Amino acid sequence: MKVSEIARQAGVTAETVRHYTREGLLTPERHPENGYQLFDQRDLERLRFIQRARTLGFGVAEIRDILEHADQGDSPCPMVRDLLASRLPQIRARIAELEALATRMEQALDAWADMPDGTPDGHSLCRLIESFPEPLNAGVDAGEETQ
Amino acid sequence: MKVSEIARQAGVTAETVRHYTREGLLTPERHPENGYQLFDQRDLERLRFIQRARTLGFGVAEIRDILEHADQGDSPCPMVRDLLASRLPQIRARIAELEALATRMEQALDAWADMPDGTPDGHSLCRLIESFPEPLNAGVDAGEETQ
DNA sequence: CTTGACCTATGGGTTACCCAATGGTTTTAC
DNA sequence: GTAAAACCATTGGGTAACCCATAGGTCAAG
Repeated sequence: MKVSEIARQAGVTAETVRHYTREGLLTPERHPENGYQLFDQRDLERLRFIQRARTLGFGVAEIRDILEHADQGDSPCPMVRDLLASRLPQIRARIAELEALATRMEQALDAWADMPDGTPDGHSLCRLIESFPEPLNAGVDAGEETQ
Repeated sequence: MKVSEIARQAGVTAETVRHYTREGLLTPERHPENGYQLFDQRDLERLRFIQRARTLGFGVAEIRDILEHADQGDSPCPMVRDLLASRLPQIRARIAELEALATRMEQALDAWADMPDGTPDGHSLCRLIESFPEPLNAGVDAGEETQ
């Protein structure tokens, strides 16, 4: 099987397959004459495994580690459990960040609904944006020190 | 004001200030003898403006456009409204993606709670991951074509 | 034997910075 | 007065997971 064939069967692009190969997740044979990458059924299973792992949020480097463990006969499962368990709260935190951002955006659009646009002058660039509070961690004035 | 002074007053790193300067968001004077960047009060206001815009989800390139409009005396406000309004659904979509990911992760951890780890063999790399469904768009077998 | 489809490798782009290295400058302290 | 500390500049590389363009070799069909 050549690169675009395995890619088609797994539903990814040939570039993605090449990428995984470059990163060491797949190790296809090489046709001795033309240098083409030759994949077999095992590579296809491996690629489908990679996809499952990607949908669970694993990164490519992590999947490489998982595969290397498995290739050495070690069970990667404990690592898999740990990675997932430690990643989950990070995802939740990222969601919370984005929720907060979306809320700020909505509040902004809401507050701007009946504000005029206004032309920039020496002090104002865009009143819409300036009407919003500064980030909390900003504005440490001379002499003050937080902590 | 030199770079680390303005950075301190705005609560960002000097690197960030240099980054914005490289990207054209800030245009400090240069000390004619030593080449140091010299910022004034206007630059500080501008930097604080940038921070507000960043917390509203604007990208650096977008903020550069906004600032350029304002610098030419045009009101950037319509652009600002449009950008925010069009970005918001993207953020919501991203949140939905991450929610789905978090749900998959939780379901996985849940389902794995009473699964043994198992050792890799010729067919299985990690049953935990393999117990999960393949992505929907994958597995287009020879002969089939979606659409 | 010539298309057109496919393959290879390399290098650059994406986002918003962070960090290291190298070397010049200023400030501070002794 | 000078040496060390602190600060400045520029350059280049790293981050995540690919995508895309380029240039050039290969293969199957007509």
